[in-house]
Amino acid sequence: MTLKPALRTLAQSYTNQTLKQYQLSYHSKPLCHLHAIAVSPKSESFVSESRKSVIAHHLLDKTPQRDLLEYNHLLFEYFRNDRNNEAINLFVGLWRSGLQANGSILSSVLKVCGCLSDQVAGRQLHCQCVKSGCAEDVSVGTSLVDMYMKTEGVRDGRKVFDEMGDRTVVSWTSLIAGYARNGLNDQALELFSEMRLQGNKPNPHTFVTVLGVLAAKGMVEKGSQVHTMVIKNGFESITFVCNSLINMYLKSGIVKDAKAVFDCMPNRDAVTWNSLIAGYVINGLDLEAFEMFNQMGLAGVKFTQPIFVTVIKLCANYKELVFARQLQCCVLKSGLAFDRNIKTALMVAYSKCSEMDDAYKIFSMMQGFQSVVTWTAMISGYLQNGGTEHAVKLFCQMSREGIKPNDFTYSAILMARPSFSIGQVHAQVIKTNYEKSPSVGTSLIDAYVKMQNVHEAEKVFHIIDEKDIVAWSAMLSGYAQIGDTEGAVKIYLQLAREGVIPNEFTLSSIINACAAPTAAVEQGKQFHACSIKLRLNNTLCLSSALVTMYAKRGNIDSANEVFKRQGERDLVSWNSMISGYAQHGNGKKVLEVFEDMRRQNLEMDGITFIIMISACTHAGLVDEGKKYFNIMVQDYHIDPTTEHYSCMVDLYSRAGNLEKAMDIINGMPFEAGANAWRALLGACRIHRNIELGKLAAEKLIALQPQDSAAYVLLSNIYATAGNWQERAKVRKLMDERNVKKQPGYSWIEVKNKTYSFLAGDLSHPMSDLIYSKLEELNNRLSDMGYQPDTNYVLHDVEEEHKAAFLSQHSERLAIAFGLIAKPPGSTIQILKNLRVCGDCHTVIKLISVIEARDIVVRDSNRFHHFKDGLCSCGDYW
DNA sequence: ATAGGGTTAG
Repeated sequence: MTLKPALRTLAQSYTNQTLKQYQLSYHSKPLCHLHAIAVSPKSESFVSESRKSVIAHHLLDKTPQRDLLEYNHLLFEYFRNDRNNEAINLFVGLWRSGLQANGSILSSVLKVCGCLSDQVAGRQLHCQCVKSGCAEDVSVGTSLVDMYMKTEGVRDGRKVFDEMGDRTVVSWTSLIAGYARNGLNDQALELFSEMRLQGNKPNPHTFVTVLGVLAAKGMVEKGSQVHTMVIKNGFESITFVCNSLINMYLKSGIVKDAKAVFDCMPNRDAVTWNSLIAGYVINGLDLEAFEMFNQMGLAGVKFTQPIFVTVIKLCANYKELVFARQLQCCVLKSGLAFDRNIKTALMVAYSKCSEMDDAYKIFSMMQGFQSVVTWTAMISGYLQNGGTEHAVKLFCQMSREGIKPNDFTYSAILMARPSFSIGQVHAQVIKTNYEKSPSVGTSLIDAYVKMQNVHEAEKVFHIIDEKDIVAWSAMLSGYAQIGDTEGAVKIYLQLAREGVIPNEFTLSSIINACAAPTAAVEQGKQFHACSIKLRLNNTLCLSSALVTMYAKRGNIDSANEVFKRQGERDLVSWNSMISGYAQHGNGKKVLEVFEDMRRQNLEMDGITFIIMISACTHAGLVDEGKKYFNIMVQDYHIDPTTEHYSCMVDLYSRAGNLEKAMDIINGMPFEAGANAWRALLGACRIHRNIELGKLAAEKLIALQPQDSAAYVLLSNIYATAGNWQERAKVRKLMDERNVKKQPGYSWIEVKNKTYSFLAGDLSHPMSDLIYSKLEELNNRLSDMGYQPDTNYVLHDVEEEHKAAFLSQHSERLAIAFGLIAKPPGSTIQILKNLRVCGDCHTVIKLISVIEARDIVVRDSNRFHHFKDGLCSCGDYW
């Protein structure tokens, strides 16, 4: 029964008064129309739902005796329009009236029970069917199968099916569909074969069901076979069959075939377009999806709810604010303005575009109809836009209104640190039984890692029930962040053993872990190989991670190889490459890459300029550094942050222009942070400015009382000036505050084994040889006229001893060992956790001449390539 | 319809 526009007028003008008139002539046409209104789908909202139910009740209660046919008709209409509860009520009415339900009625009610997942009612009906003898009826049998399959009664459904004397295609299809909806895809496919073996011809619905199974399993080959069958059976022009074909091809990644089906269709409906658009999105063809949406509009097809949801989500991903607003207008015109899913999607889109007022407007208009989903959407919207306070307020308000947070809410709210303590949220998570949820667990892992508490993160990780790839990746990234290569590799091996397939995020984390100074170079290469095998090496995030890994592990050429091979690059790729060259002190290449970016009009960000300015700092190019700061502000309209000002302080400080550095500190629009003072302090030590050094140290110590660097630098300043009294005071302060100086370590890798050295270390089995090698070197150094620069010794001892202290710095021990253990002529690679001291820097330059060796030292800041008595850092570091 | 993991700097 379709509703004609004229009927709308009737419905709108309908009053109880008019109903009374119609009641008099029950069999007259208008009353049939009222039936139609009462059972009409909810989307046809020109009559309100409450009014429809008034009409329905009226019809039920006040109309004279009805016969089975009428009941049957009304029941079917209710069922068809998803009005299951009304259908049940009607059936109860029938039962009360003493009429004996026939097969068709029982069949309809069984279908309703299936939809309501009410097996208990279904079983009672089953008994009634048996008693009344209807169970023999094919349509009743089929409905019984359907009911059991929809109410978790797979076995019972199968039993009914097996015992059916007569079966139709519909019976077969119901069973196949039942298996499919219970995730038993293999059984569904088996049954499909069996059905055909027994000579049953599938109908269009059978094909739809089977294609759905094949789509879920991504079985394209079988899928195209079924496509052939569809054609043989002459169903290739049926719209809903084609829709399933399109869906199957797109879910299996065969975009071309899906488009071919689409192009050949004589009639397309909204589902067709939706399948294509949503399928394009699944396959990452976002722009094509936008284009098809456009064409759908041109084709004059009415947009439906799922289409809007899909396209609005696309807008969210692309921050397409203008388009999102246009879509909101379309939604209004389409009469879908009350749809909660669309509204939520719009809220998210506005949040992603940082239009929080618009998002909140939609949210507040939903008052009374909000659910945990809409609350969570709003809360995470604020969190992603830095509105932590709003988010926290909403979270509390939500609890006050009696809406319980779910796993989505908890994983979102864990970003609201430190407004919520992790401990509190963690406790709530445990109480509400969400601790096993992968998404909540992953957020907890991340939160603990960011607090440097990897131990707690590990505990959370072990509790997660079914660890998905995101959870594994989060744990890996935790180890990467603390530089624990071994821990990361262990986790990677574990996930590989469990058959989990890594994605680009997983691999970029493990590669990042291999960029740690202590990792063996070979390890990173192995994971590079893994990523090639998985064909992920060209993904954006992974190739950036590779560039960084190779650069940090000393292999700038491999880093450049990866960079050159990239088919697609983003800002991060370029930044990674520039920063690699900057760390290696290759100023020429830094400029080259930067100019490349500029010529191509590529986007640059604050990080690009931090790299550029600090590259200038290390090359002693003060004017150039200043130039880049100006380019950033004037040409690229990037607001300088505290970090940029700190870089400028560093630029002037290292060049010895301490006054200018102080000018920057005094002139910047923020309070100077720890980095600025630390830069100034370091320069004060080199340029021996005690007064300014004292000031910088005091500021730095006030900002970071537990950071040993400030104390050590200050004590170095006093030591350089020979002021041992003041120096002792600093040491005492460190003891009082329990601040520990970070010991200096150096590492060298020989034959895939890493050896570590402390200053004055005697633990190496070859110590004797190492120290005699050092002595030999020292003799040759004095022959060359080298004088130790004892300013770098921190103890109050005789000059002679000071020299001894210097010659036993950890990097020298490592180099001596390298000279002994590595074949002549090979490059010696050293890692150091602290900065190289000035004296060692001089000595290593000389050693590179004496021993005719290339020596590469990676200290806490950068690379030093020593060759022929020179260093790549140009003595700025 | 809502959520969690990754790559760049000092």
